[in-house]
Amino acid sequence: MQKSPLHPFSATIMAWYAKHQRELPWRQTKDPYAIWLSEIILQQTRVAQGLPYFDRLITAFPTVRDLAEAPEASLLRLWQGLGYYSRARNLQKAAQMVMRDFKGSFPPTYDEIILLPGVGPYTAAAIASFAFNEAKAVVDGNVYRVLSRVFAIETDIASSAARGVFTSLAQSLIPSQDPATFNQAIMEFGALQCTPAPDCSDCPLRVSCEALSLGRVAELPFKSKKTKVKEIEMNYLVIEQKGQVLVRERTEKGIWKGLWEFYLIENSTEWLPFQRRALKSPPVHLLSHRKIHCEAWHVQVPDNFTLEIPEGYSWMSPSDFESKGKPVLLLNLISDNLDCPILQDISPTYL
DNA sequence: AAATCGGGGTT
DNA sequence: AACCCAGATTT
Repeated sequence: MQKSPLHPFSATIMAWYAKHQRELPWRQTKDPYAIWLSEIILQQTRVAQGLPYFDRLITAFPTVRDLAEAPEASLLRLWQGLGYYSRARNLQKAAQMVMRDFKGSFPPTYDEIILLPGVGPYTAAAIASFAFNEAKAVVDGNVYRVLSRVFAIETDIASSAARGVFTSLAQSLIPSQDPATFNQAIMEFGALQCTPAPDCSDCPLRVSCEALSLGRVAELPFKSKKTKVKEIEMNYLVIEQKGQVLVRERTEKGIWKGLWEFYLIENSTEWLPFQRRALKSPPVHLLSHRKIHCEAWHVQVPDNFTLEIPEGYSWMSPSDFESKGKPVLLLNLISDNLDCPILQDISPTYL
């Protein structure tokens, strides 16, 4: 098989990477399980935010078997605060698939890896190249930015055609002899040098970058659609009786599936016939597509009263509730009201 | 093709 | 306030 010559772009970024790469724990290993775990954590998540979660999860679940056999609740508790919780649920489904369908050994090819739930074209290429040296080019936000600028590509990265355009280009640039380093290099280059608002004065590609010579660095990559934010209201009642609190798991589709919460009233006012005390409202909670206004009250139900438990809810001790994964909104509600004894009992011991 | 799914850092 | 982050899945 004939070797194709190394493209100048590839040579430049790989030389740059040799000098500027960060030391990250998932770069110290060839274990596909550890690499996979890191890639799922890093989906739409900055390295700095994901790092402590990687340490925590690889310690709690050192092997794919440990992850497959863990209670889902404990996984979601460890994932608490990281967001996109379907990643955690798919992570465990995939671990169980590796145990069952691949007899416990991680599948070694892109075509098999992409069959795992939660693994799409980016993550499959990352694992296949990093762990198994398969020459599949990764295309993530960094790659869109670097390639659109260096080669002055005006394709709308929000369009469905964009992935194909950039994947073809990246695949033509990746060297078959060291695909892993190329993939690491182009992403690290996008993260550290070719940033959204870059300093091009010390860029090793400044003489060949087409966007720079065209004066279009700030305009690339081009992205059309912007997300619209919907404002919603969430009212929580911390209903307490005999030292327990009324809670439920969010099982319906939508945000925070698999996480736990207090008695929720959305966009309406219905009241229990008991004395209630207003709690301090947590700050307005901003998600990428939601703006959540929250108010909360503490309700003390007399011991001798038998409360009709609403569908889906149950009584739980504060320590059991502490062990469940909760949205950051609720963590803020709890930490802002530590003068309320039962909330103090629920207050997490870490994070 | 467009919407959905979190939370946090940068500018 | 807008944009982005080692994107994937559902509608």
